[in-house]
Amino acid sequence: MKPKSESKDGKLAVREAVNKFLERRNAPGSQGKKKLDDTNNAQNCDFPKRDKGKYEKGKQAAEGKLTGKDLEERECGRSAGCDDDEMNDSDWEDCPVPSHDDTAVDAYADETRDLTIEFDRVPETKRQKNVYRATAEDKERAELVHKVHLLCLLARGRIVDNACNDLLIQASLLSLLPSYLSKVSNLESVTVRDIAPLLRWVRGNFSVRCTPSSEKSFRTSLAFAIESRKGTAEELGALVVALLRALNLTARFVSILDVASLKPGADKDESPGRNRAKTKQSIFRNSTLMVPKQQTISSSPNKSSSHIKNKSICETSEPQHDPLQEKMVNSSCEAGMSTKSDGTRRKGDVEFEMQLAMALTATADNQQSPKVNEKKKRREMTNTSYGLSVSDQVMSTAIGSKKVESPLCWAEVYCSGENMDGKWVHLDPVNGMIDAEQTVEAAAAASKTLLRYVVAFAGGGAKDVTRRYCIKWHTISSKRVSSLWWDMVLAPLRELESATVGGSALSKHREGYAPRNSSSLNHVANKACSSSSSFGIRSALEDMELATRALTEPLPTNQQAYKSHELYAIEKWLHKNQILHPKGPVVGFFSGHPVYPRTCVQTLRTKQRWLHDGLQLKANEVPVKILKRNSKLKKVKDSGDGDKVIEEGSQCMELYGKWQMEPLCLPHAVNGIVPKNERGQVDVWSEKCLPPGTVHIRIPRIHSVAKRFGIDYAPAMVGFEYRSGRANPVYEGIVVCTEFKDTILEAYAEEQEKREEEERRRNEAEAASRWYQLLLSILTRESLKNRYADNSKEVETRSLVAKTETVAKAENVKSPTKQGGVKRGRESRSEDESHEHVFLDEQETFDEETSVKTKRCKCGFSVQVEQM
DNA sequence: GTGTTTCAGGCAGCTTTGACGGAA
DNA sequence: CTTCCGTCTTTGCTGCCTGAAACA
Repeated sequence: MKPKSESKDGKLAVREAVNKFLERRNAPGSQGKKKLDDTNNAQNCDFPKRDKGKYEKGKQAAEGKLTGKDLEERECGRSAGCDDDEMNDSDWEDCPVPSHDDTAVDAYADETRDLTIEFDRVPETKRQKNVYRATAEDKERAELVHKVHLLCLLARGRIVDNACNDLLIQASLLSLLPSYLSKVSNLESVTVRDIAPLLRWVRGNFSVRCTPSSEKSFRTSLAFAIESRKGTAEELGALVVALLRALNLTARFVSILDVASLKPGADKDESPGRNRAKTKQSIFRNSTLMVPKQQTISSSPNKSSSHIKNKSICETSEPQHDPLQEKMVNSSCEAGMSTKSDGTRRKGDVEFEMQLAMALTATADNQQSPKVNEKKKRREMTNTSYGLSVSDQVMSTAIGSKKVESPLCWAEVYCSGENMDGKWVHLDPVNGMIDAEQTVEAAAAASKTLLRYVVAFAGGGAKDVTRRYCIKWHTISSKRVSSLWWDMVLAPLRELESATVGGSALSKHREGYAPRNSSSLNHVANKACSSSSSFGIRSALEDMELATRALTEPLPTNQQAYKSHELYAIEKWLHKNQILHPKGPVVGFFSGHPVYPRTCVQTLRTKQRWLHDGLQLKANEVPVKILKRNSKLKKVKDSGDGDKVIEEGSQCMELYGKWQMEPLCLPHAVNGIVPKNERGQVDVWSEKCLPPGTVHIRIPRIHSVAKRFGIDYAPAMVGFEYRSGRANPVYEGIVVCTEFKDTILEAYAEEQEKREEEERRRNEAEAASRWYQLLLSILTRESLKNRYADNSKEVETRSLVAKTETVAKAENVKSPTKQGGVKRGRESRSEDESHEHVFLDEQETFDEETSVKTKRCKCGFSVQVEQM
């Protein structure tokens, strides 16, 4: 908004004051919108259009608090005069403003600053929430943060995965593992039943710690976790992966990448941490905290008990040297009972005792005879139920009781004995779940964690396996980053992942790394690296499985989901420019609406718009849809032209589908003549839009070259720019016949060279001229100084200097005298930048005896400058 | 109490082919 | 005289998003 005239400073001040007032009034959290309506004083004020709208609303809410500050501004508005009703947005009009206005206002404001006037009712506008609307910039920023966060989490996953390949970690785990459990590595085809005992063992021997060990490498943390038999969920997940890999099984570390929201402001409500806390509060308000926040999950609904470990309690003491004792102590701490002596036994206490028993049993297992182990093994095998939690009563207490909390990481192991070709099996050590991938989504949903990205890490690579765990894909698809970018990021990682072999890292390191007392390690290393070729097939099979899941998503159970569903659509939610073609097959019904595959939805465009894609309308095709266009602009224009165009004809948009189009067939360039459109130009939306035999040269001012050579050309219109309330075509370069391309480019290069040469010559001439003028003025000054050096004639000298300046000005040389007297060249140089460039290539010599500095420039001129 | 649907309001973004005057 | 270049001025419709209310 620009004022018509800004002749009076006072007017500007008033305008600023009023605008400030409005800004403050409309600012979020301000006390409603107070009416600035002293119509008696209303004169002429201008409000921005939107402010005006808000202002109108504010009128209805005249109640509220007026502070002294407001009064100050109100007074300001009064003195300026404000017309609150019929203000013309575009017009500024003059109004008298006293010169003392500002000071008067300030003085008055000082007096009233602390004055508060209270109204009875709360302003209505206060009740209206400030609707946050993200700007394009906000969205862009949020997307960047989202992407960076994703990359960081990917990197983290790779670190964890790398640590799982660590030889020492694997060997340490193997050394702890009872021998009967390590036999799984000898099995030809592994099934879920074979894996379950391993999980039970892990759960029996390791417990969850709340706080991650800070400032350590993940490998060190993992080693520490083995030592202390206690780790974070992430560490436990990694330990399981390491153990499985040590047993020559193919395993991956899987993690939910719980990234910052893709949409700005969404994290306010979506903050995972906050939500989790909130969920916990609401769901487990009465529970005893037993398992730390981030690691707890309901592994199996029928077994959930509500014991939550207090975070402060679960902070553990230093690990003990005696493993058994250590286990006991740690277990005691886990259950929060180590210091309890009140004698009351709570449910958690019972669990603790069970946990302790389990821990002792697990340790004892290592020393038991093979016969006993065999018995035990068999018992465990039979206890394990397929697809359910492996936890029996004892095991459920080892890590902790379960409740609904988001799972964040787990393991996947490839079971070659499952299905026909084998399958990846979900393995959650924290909750003791195996092959229960279908429960992950529900658990995540219960704790309001979005399953946006579930990524499996192996061999330094990563693979998106979200499809396996997320059944309601439509709920997360809009919350994921563009698949183009995501696929691009994952492409190299996927290759690494699919090429990897579970124990390859081990075999890679085996030769150069042989730790002492590590028979377990050698055992593992010998079995590592069975076949790598099977992994390509395995990966392909998994891809197929995931793709199948993507195509067989169940129909959503709410209408809104069909709006932007990737697979299904209902006619009701189609956009204006969309149509079902072909209209079928119907894949189901929702609330009486037939559901069609999304592939049937075709986007329609105008003929012109299809041209952008290098497509043209086939012959005899009629528009599939005709949309009415209420273009005021067009109406005015049409009526202005005098002819009364039939409204329908001129204001309808004829839309066509892609199936009605064929590749653009433009006339071929003949005899060096470029085929042009009705405007004498070529619309270059893309390379496809170029007539055959022509080429687009995107160089500024190239047309002058073509013209000089008499070569036929057409301006290349590359798009539109919206300025001055209308679309303006944007031209970039020209379109010429291919045969002239080289000629034109050569000529352009020559011309460019000439232009540069000309420019250089002009600069030199300019420099010489300025040097000449400078020297002339210096000489004049020197001669004047010699002649009128006498102080008594100072006045006369001044007048002469003034005359010299006049002459210098007339010669386009700025006066070097600003502080009276004649200045030396050095000073004039620093003061007058217009002269500076002539010294650029100078050589400077200094005579110490005479204190005279001589400057010589390339043009051959030299100047003597006395030192001050 | 929770989830879904509908509706209204507001904003972002797409729309898409001069006229004129001064300088070179 | 012609050509080039910069400036003028700042739309209006549509779809998407959001919150609120009604409803199941």
